[in-house]
Amino acid sequence: MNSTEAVASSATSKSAQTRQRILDAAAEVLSRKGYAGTRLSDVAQVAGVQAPAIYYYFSSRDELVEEVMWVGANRVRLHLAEVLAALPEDTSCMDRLMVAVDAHLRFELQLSHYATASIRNAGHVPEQLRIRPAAEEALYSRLWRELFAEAQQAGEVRADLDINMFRLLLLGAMNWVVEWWNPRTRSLDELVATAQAMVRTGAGAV
Amino acid sequence: MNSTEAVASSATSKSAQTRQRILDAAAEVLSRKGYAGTRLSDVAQVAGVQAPAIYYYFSSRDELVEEVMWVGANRVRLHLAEVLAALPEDTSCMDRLMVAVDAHLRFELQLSHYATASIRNAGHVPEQLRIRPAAEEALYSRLWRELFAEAQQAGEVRADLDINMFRLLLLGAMNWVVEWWNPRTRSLDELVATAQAMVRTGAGAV
DNA sequence: CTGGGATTCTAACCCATATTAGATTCCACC
DNA sequence: GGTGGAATCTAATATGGGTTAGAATCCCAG
Repeated sequence: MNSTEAVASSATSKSAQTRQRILDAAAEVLSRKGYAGTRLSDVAQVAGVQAPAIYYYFSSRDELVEEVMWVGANRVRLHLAEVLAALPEDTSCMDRLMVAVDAHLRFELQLSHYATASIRNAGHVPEQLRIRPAAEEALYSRLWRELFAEAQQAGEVRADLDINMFRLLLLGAMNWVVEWWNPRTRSLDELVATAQAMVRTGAGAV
Repeated sequence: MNSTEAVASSATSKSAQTRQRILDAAAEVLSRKGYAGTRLSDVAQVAGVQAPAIYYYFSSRDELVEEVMWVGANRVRLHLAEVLAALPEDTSCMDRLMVAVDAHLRFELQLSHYATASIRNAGHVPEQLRIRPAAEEALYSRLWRELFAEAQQAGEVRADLDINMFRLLLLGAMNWVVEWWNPRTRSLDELVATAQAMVRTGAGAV
């Protein structure tokens, strides 16, 4: 095995898998219990290791938390970018917004504890842990700003609407869902449809 | 001074004032730093006492936090109820909703650190601290449910809209504002107007 | 004044949890 | 099958911050 192969295979080596298990466990616990309620012992238990083993992969609890937050913000952004890129060229601006709402909600509620952890704890972790995740969130915001700006320029969003504030309110509505969502009692399709209605007939030109 | 007077004046006695200062300080720090970031020493400093003095009025940090959360939820509810009760009898359902949006946002952003503390930390404090505040929040939710239900019955909200989900999304949008609001760079009037637009032309019948 | 409860302080304590030390096990390769 | 580094464990340590003890101070009633 040469060094190139070593690097390539390292992604699935036992070591890398353990690191991944720990990171996944941290994301799950953080999304469920929040920053204040997350013990390293909880994370270790979910990951199936003893707490000190975490220090073989992360230099501190905060570094672990920071990485979860960054991965969460990063994945949400990449997911949305991917979904938007896959749309036909002639998709209308409003339809793009609808797809974005759909993608954001389904990703945060179904696909990623990282996203949930990132959203719930963004405002609750120490300042220094927010720097790298905040950069990702800024890029994510830019995607949404562009969607709204283009929709407004195309006349598909009312010209007199403050799209910056509307965007912040909409993302807030969708982010807050993690605080009350219960997959057993609510339909995700219904949620997506309602959120889309909030935008379409809320921001759409008559 | 008889005992009745003693009780009456106790509300403004030095002792009661100190207790109030501590509670106010806790609300302020909690709203700014969140549950995880709130040290008793921070609260004490803001209140102008030493940390152990807090224990003369509250039996533990968690009891102090719980009281802040309850007061926050309680005040928001009473404020909205009051504002709604003051409206003319013939106010339309949609106008009542607009007033409610206005009241919620202005109260949480201008009038009450308690409200902000309550909103930001509801999902981040230990389970046992949520019981009493949750009861208040349930009553608050009921106010909003009634507003939406009446508006839908009156035909001022589209019949096919899932008003429960819409309400949760709307309250989420407004609650999340505390995560990004900066009074120096944004206009509160503009915010209120945008949130109202989100409801009116979003949920309103055409 | 002054005595005594109310209030607040200083100094200590404790305890949960993050972190480190050092021993041990695992495992790929010779 | 031995050997050396990687990975993980057990046991101990460190420390921030909530909490308690007991002394000091305040302040009003008599």
